[in-house]
Amino acid sequence: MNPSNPQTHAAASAQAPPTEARPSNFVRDIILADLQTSKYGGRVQTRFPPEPNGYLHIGHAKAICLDFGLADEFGGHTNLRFDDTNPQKEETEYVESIMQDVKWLGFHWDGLFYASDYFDQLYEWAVQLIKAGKAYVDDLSADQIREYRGTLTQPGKDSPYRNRSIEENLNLFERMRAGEFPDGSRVLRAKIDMASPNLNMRDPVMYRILHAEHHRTGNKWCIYPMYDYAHGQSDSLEKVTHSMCTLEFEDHRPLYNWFIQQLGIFPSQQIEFDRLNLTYTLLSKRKLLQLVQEGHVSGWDDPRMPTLVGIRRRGYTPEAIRNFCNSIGVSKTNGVIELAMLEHFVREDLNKRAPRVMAVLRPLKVVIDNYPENQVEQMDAVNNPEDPRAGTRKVPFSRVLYIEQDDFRENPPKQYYRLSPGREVRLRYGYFITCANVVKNDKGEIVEVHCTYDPATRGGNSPPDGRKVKATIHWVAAAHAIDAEARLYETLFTKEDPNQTEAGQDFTANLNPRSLEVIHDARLEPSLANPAVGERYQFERLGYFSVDRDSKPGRPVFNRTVALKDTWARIEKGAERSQRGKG
RNA sequence: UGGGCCGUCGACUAAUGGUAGGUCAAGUGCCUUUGGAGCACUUUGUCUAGGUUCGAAUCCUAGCGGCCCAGCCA
Repeated sequence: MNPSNPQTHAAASAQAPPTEARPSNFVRDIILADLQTSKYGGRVQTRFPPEPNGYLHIGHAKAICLDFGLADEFGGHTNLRFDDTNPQKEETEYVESIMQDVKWLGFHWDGLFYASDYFDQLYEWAVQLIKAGKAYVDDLSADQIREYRGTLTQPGKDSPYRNRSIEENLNLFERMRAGEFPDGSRVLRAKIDMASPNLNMRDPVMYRILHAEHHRTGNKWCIYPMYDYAHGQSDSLEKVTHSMCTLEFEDHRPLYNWFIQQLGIFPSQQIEFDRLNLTYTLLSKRKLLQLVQEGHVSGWDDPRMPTLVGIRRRGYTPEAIRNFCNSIGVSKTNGVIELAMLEHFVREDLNKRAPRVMAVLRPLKVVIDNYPENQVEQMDAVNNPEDPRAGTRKVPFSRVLYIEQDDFRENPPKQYYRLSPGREVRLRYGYFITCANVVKNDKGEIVEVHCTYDPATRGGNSPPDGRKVKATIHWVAAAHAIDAEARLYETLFTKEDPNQTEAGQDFTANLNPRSLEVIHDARLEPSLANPAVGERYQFERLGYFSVDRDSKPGRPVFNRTVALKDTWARIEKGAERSQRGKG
């Protein structure tokens, strides 16, 4: 693609496969306009700037798709830049995981940078601002600075140190850097306007003293730049043309521009868009950290977590996440996306690629009385009806089988057309069977269902007499079954908005006690004896499952990524509702 | 009650003064060896009130509602 030709976007859009749709949005419109006016010489340069203080989550995925997607669409470039200006919170471990997550999502950065790469340059520029009378060293304490800042409705007042001489400021700032002063004793501030209605412009702090070891610069520095002083200048140094960030930074844009103007450096432009919000989901690093630290989840990669490592372990694909991000749009509205939207995109992707297998989560023993005692037949099963190239496999059939407990009802309700006494159903790829009677234990629970089969329906085909059956159910041959563990998930929180709590409670009050259900005695068809970790399957009629790293040889562990859409469940729920309505 | 931003179907998002469209959700039907998938159809929307205009979701004015900002966090 020719980056100087704004026309190329049309061709790029046309060539993009439908699954990677690139819808229009206001950021894209700004870029389009800038290309038209050649504001940056037809260049598009973006950056994804995470702070390495935690794991990336689905909200970051939206930003990543925007930053990388837009640059890519216009033949531009995207840097990965770690915003590592606070050594007290940042660690190399997070740097590693962030790089892995970005790669896993399918993106490739052009430059790999760190804000800490620019510490020398930032320091020189600070000196330049001091010399221009635009910055000063303040001896006020943090508390005093807060007092002097004023309030939302009242202007602040000048610090008594605001009008120090340039020489004194230069001397003090140099000594701050040299380590002569303790943490918190002084800061460097921009000299702007203590009466500004925008609090960010009331002489913001540029540097603070922090005698802390930095994950990259070690002990070279004991003063560190603040976000506002570092971010725009980093963008400028990288010649970033379009610097996208979330809405809460709108108030910072005047400051972003102020530093760039005072310094007379490359004019990057900041564009703010809406942060992703998802129902039943928390997307705040601080709160996710709390969930991990208080043990509400097993770790950052617990499959219930919205972190990229979590949803990856859950079985989500990068394609599904990208399609989701590209479909939800980008705007400045504060909205909440329904979780169902995300789930739709995993189903859509997995439906096309996941091989189908048969697995029984809650086994109920079925004996086919008229089937030969020791006979085993190898039945042909289609691996993926959506993809003929996936071929077929053999599944053993015999006299004793397991079916799903849900697929049998002694007293079937209306509209239930699975197995029940006297009723005939199809065993998928097996035979038609008819329920003859049930065996109960002392407690009256059904422990065994006895059936007869029709040999004329081998493979599950309709018999010559044209008899039809209303239900097809899945099964596993008892003698050949693989024992497995299955982990089923519900939302981590019971409320659409987990932050909506009674007074005195925090979001943990909304934790869903049923968010994890472990099934210890699932039975799988024999092809699933030793599946590869991370492999994804559709358990027919149940959902998409992926192989967890906790799997042991001969005993796989599966995470349910998402259930299949379940029409019967909806009917049953509706029936319950109308029942309650009557009562 | 200072400043900034935002209000379009239940949710998200298009329409850039000229037919309010798409996706998800919900519902109906068809089809089906997954009550899956697919296909077809349907319901519901421009925050309010004025104004400008041949014509307003779009422009203007005034209300109303929501979000963000008083870290030496990012």
